[in-house]
Amino acid sequence: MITKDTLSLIFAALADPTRRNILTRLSQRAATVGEVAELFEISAPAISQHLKVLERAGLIERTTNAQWRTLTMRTEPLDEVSAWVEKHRREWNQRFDALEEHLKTMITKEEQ
Amino acid sequence: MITKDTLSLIFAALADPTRRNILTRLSQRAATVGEVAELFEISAPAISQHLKVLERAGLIERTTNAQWRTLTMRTEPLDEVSAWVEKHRREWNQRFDALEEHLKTMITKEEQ
DNA sequence: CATATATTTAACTAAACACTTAATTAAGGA
DNA sequence: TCCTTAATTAAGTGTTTAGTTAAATATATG
Repeated sequence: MITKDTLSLIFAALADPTRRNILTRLSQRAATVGEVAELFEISAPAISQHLKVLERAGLIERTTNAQWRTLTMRTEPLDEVSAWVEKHRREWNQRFDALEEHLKTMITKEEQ
Repeated sequence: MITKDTLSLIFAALADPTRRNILTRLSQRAATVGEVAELFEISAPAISQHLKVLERAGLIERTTNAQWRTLTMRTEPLDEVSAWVEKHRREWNQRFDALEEHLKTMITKEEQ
């Protein structure tokens, strides 16, 4: 299997509404697989596969307690998303800064 | 075709490294399809398809000038991503706030 | 030990995705 | 008008994804 880069794994994990809903539930408090599964109409194996995707992206952690798995949300991947988004938003906005700078220079020249 | 929700379209668009690279290029300044395509080894139709995905997610805008298409980045979808991410990070962190509050209450009670 | 509960693994399917090459559309210039 | 350039559409292919049901694993409990 071709290994994907972290950011692609994170964005892909977040691209599915069911997985985003799982995270929304887990952002309130940690829960077991069963507690999370109750919220959805899909089968248990389907949930299990979604959890695997979230885990691979680092968005959740699974710990074993008897026959239960406790799911805990992790925020580091969200930090990576924020960093990427903010970097690009910033780059794009510098365009305006450059234009503004240019206009200022022109005005200064006109004044001379 | 089943219409996907906006956030899913945005995250899915960002899940591909080629598309993220296209946005990185466009975050510097607007460019034509050809200028963007130069950066990649894949075929022109492949680029065209990636652009369609980015456009559907609202991440770029295409305007026609003669036989050229000028691609301009749009930041609104990035705002939506930030909003989702921050909301969930905040929810998760309130957990600590609640714990902190609980500990404070306990200390106060002990003091009494 | 037998059974019930919680969850995962295996095997399969349909749809979506990321490419490709070939054909098409549209505009500009000799 | 013919040719070139820029880009898209069409059609096809292999891979990935999101779901399914059935079987397996692991633990607690009567």
